[in-house]
Amino acid sequence: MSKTRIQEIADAAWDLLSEEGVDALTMRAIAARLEVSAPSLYKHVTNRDEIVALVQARALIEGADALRRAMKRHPAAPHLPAALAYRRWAIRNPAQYRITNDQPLLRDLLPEGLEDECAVPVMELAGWDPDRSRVQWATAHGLISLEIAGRFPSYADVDAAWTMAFGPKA
Amino acid sequence: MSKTRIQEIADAAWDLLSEEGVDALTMRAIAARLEVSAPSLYKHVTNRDEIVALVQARALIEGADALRRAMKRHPAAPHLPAALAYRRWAIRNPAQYRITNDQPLLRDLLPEGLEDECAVPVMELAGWDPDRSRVQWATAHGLISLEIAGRFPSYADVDAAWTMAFGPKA
DNA sequence: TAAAGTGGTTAACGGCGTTAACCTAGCAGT
DNA sequence: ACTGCTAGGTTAACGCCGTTAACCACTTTA
Repeated sequence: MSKTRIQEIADAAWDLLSEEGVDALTMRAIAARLEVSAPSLYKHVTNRDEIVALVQARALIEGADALRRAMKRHPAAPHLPAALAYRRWAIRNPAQYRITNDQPLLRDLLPEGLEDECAVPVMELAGWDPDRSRVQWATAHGLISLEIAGRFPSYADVDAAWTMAFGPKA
Repeated sequence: MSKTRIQEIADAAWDLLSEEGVDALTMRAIAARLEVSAPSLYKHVTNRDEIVALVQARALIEGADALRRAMKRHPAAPHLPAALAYRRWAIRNPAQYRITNDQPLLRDLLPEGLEDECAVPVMELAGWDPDRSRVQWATAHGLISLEIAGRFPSYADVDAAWTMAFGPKA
């Protein structure tokens, strides 16, 4: 079974974000990547937001997967490895991270239940304490967001900050 | 001494962000607010980024001021009041917060030393421990960013999360 | 075999940041 | 008092953006 056209669009958008960043995600650029004219994208998608939502969905899934894999690999003390795995995924996909987490999610266009599903590993890590899970999520998101935005000075020991936030004695 | 034109531009941009959000900050809209045509802005400013930088500078200053005032008001236990004051400022100025903190700072266009200056209160709160200050900053930023982006469910007790993160026993 | 649907095309619209070219009022210097 | 510069406006236009309209060819279906 070959890739559906909408999947090709989603992949082109994803690759464009990887290679050229947030501002390069234009309808015309996506279309060019598929060697097609921009208006023809609208035969498969109602508007640009729908493409952004496809990216957001994939980013949510990949982030949650990174968390789950790290938790499985380090069942005894999962906090720091999971946090660092999440960070690593985000730093490797900064444009996707920003498009997913630095602006409102396009909830209406996301698969039903996906958002909750992806929150599960975070809640599990926080011992199912909702306040704790929100604080830990926010800390990780804040560290990533500031790192991606270049807000830490070059001499900053960002690893040390992560260890302080999620390490054994935290 | 009356307001310089560049100050009027900065104020118009600020008000536009307050009233209509991030996407409304266009050269044409700023110009319209001053009852002037868009190209004439370029007599005072080299490009749009320079206006964004003026907004970022003011946002950095106002955020740091909010912190400092709260610290002065609660010298004994400043952490939670300072954090909540910062949150309150951000939630009241979400567009300015996002333009300043969810994308790279336009450092070249910012007043020399401003960024460091505005980091001082955070470092002071963290007892001048750089790692600790980064974690606390990130936690506050993460909570605010997620709240502004609407990522917490409506039933979430965000105050409780702030108390857990910055409260007495934290 | 005709009709309908699928997935392309080009042209165009209005909005964006920005540039070029032009104009006018006020001020400075001789 | 005239000249010329400058400060700060103007309109027209360019190339990019998302998006729509109109059209067309091929394939599937009735």
